[in-house]
Amino acid sequence: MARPSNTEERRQQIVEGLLRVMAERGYERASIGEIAKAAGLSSGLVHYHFTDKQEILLTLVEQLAARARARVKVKLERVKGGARAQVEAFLEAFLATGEGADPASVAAWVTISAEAVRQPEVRAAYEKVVRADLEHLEELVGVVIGRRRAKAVAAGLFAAVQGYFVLAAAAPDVIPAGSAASTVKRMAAGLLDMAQSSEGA
Amino acid sequence: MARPSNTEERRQQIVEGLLRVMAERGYERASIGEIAKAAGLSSGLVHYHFTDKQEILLTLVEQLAARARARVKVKLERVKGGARAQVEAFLEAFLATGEGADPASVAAWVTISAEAVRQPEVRAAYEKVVRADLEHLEELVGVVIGRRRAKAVAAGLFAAVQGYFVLAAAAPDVIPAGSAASTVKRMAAGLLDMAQSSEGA
Amino acid sequence: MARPSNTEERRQQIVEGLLRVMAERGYERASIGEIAKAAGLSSGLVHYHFTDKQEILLTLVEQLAARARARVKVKLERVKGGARAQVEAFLEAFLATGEGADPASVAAWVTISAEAVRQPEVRAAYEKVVRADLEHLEELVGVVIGRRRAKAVAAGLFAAVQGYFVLAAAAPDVIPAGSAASTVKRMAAGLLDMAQSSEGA
Amino acid sequence: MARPSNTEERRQQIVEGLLRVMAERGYERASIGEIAKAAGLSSGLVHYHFTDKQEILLTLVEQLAARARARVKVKLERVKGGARAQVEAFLEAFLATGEGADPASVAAWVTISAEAVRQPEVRAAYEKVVRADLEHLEELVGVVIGRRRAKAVAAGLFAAVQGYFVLAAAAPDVIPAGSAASTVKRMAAGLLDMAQSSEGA
DNA sequence: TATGAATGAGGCTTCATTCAT
DNA sequence: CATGAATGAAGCCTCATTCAT
Repeated sequence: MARPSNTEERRQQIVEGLLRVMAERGYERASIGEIAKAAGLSSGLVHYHFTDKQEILLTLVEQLAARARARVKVKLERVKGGARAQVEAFLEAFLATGEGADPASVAAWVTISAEAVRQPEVRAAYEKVVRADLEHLEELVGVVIGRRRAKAVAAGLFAAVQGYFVLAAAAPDVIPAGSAASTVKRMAAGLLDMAQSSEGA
Repeated sequence: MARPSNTEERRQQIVEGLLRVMAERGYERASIGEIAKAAGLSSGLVHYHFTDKQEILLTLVEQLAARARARVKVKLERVKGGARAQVEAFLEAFLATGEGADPASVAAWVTISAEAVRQPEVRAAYEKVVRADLEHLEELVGVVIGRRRAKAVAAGLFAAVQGYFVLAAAAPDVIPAGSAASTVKRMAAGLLDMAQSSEGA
Repeated sequence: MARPSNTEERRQQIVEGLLRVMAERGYERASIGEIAKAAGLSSGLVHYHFTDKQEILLTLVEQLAARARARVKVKLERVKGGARAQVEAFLEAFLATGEGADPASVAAWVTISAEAVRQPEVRAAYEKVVRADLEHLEELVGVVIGRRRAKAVAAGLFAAVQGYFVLAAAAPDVIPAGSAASTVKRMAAGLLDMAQSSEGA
Repeated sequence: MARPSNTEERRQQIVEGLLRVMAERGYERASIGEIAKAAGLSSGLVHYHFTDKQEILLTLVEQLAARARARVKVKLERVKGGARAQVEAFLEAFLATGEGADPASVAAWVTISAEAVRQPEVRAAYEKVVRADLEHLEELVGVVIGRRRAKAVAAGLFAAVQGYFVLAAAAPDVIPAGSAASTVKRMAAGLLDMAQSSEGA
């Protein structure tokens, strides 16, 4: 009898709307009205499906993280080769094809990082995602060079990835096109070699 | 006959006010009122010394860049050692002492990156600073491994630095404390070694 | 399901509000707050229905012009008599009944003229209205004295009308009450006679 | 010993500044700062020589009136011919050379009319000027057609002049260039003829 | 579920005016 | 007389949020 719920579909539309608007206006200037328009909905409906703007942002954080995890999963499944190849696959999942996912998502992610600096809830969500990704990378690195040294190496590689995101979004003209993935992989190779050769120390 | 101009002093106060407020509120939420309060001035006076809010931000970008350049200069002057040591000194200038300069400046810089994503004027200023820093690093790297390979290597190291800034500001608990400078220096060593050993190729 | 749109009604209220406030404060000093109050609405709602203050003014220009056109139409329909009587009817439509429409509208129109001096959009709207009215009058005058001479005569009569508006609004005590319509009609008679008697020239 | 007062000179500069700024920004938007800049002075000095903005405006009204009176005087002194020629000379003094004085003054005068609609002090000054001019014209007209009929005729001709001012400032493209003076003189001729021919009535 | 009108707070900016020098 | 820094009050506009329908 009752109309079938389309809540999930609507929420999805709205989150996509935020992604699109945020990519070109930032979070603060992404008004509910704009988000609604981008989603093809009325502004009132946005508040029907989300309590407030921040909740949309938090949902977006989750979705971007989920998409990244999915890309990583696919890449890892396809890997032929040992532990080092897996580390490379992980990094590629973030940086391959241009400089990672689509430009809008990268821009949104950079914006989210900046919001995480001050909004506690955003920070918590951001931190959770970063922690998970980092632990995953750490695990892969750990197989090559051992747990002890993995933490710093993983953090360094992850930082490089995040840094490329920022530069790709904010100053795309100053970084050599298409060099991100290969350079980070080279960084990984160097760090892993170094750690292995000093293994006995 | 006239009151001596204190414009520069006032502008400085205001820029500092923005830095402080922005570090804990972000740019959009750093209202002129808050900035004025942080600077100990009236809000009207802010607009007497700056055309608009963005002009304060652009001035801050310049100042942060100038401070960074100064730190680099000092570090480079103190370097004993060859070209590799200079690359390390450059990286240290950005990352040493905690995770580079003071936390407020790092947070502000991350915020600026995010603003650069959409505000053309901010992007121009940001890009100019990044380009200059990057070219400097490239030059130092070039001495070790030659111009041709220097571009990608410098970009990678610079990205790592920027990434550490983001993580330090937005998710400080997930990166191993104090590992940034040493890890990036290790990255540099690896990349430089690799480039040198393949020199004949 | 949705609330029925009352936008047009609201816009009308707001335009009336501007008319009333502008008549006693002028345009610049007619704040959105005052306009809203005069319209019995909240100030936020004013900006919900109009992009900005100027759009309200432009809408008012249209409305005042439409009302004038309507008065002219009625007068012309009632005219018994030839072409000269039509010219007189046109002039009466603007000046009869006191010094034209209601005092508030006259005051508003004078204010609009002054705004037209500097605001390009207002000038465009004002010019369009004046041009249309003037062409209409020119046509009527043309029937009596021919196209060639009609332009200057129509402009002169129209200027007289506008001048009476200004004096009625800004210095009502210095012009003889109720003389406007009859004097302008006399001017018309004189100009038309003169043009006709020199016809062969 | 004391520095010779340059108050009058300064006041003059300031009034000219207002004239210039008002011509292109209107009265409300003619800020003290802009006026000062146009006058080549500091904004503080403006308030040293005038209590407030309105006082500058009132002074400007006086000056514009004085200049008009001077032009009228010159024209009348040069007149060869009778009373009718004097009426024409008066009208020419206002409208000759383009559409009266310089465009900036005309624009300023139109602005002043609009301000006179609501600011009592401005209205008083405006009215005083208009009354004086009108009485002068009335006197000249009276010589031709007698006191009784002069009032309305003078008012009509004066209204035409004011109307041409408005149109010249706000919609210059819609009135035939250079036709103002001759048309108004024709209006005068017509009105005077009519009044004389009905003299016995 | 859905719409879009409505509210009211808050932000940026302008500006007349004052005042220390 | 003169400067220009300083203040504080408005004003326009944006926007998250609420709510009647």
